[in-house]
Amino acid sequence: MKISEAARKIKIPIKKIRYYSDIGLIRPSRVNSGYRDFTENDLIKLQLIVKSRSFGFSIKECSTLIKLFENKSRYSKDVKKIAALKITEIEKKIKSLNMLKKNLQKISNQCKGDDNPNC
Amino acid sequence: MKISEAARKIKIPIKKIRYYSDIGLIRPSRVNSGYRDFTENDLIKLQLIVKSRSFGFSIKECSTLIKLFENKSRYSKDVKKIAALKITEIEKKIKSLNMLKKNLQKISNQCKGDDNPNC
DNA sequence: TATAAACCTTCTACTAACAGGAGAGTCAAG
DNA sequence: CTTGACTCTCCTGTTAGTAGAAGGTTTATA
Repeated sequence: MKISEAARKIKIPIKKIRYYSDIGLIRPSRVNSGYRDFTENDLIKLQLIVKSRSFGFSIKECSTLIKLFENKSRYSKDVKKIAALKITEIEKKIKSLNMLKKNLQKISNQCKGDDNPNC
Repeated sequence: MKISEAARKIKIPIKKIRYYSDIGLIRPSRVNSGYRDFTENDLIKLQLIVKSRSFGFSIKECSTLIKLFENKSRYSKDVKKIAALKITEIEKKIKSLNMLKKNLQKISNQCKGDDNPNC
């Protein structure tokens, strides 16, 4: 399929796909005209990249993950280790966000919400 | 205090502090020599920036948050409005982070954590 | 079959949020 | 007064893209 169909299916901008293609993260084949030709496998890889990026993995880490995916030599314990690390990171973020929220609510409650400047 | 002390206290690189200073997010005063001179209040602001950034807020959003914490907004109702907006934003972030966490845990649970490649 | 719309290509240039290093000025100790 | 650590600004580099231009390709339709 062409790039626009791939983009529509994965729900990311075409430019992003071209970028991933440019840096060699994915390597879709080309038809005679030079147009990229995406297979289902390419879509799976794209999906993997998009998800990994949303988890906070860098492009480099995505590249590793893809290689693991391709090589089939991905070891269960490696994946688990990386996931565990990311989970603690996320937990920290959630905690801090909750604190910030509390602080904001405190400030907001101190505001009367009127036209006075003493807030 | 000088920049290196500030950096040590907040635990961020000096370069990052200079950058925030360059773009006017913080405005430490200067001594005669041109060296930046950080007050405790500057440190508090820095801390706020660092935390907000780690939550995924952009520099622009950090700027808004700082203004909020500085109570520089004129009217009580404006502050309340901005605070409410930020709170919903934060809630969204917490939600999506919780989802990420769940996904990661699901992936992790599917992994046996051994030397097998079927993860 | 012509042609226009819609699609695709590469290329350059721009962005955010920094990091690294050069070259020069400043401060504190010996 | 010199040495070394610290600071300054300025400039380039990086990451992960986004935007737009100039031009080639495909497809729908008149």
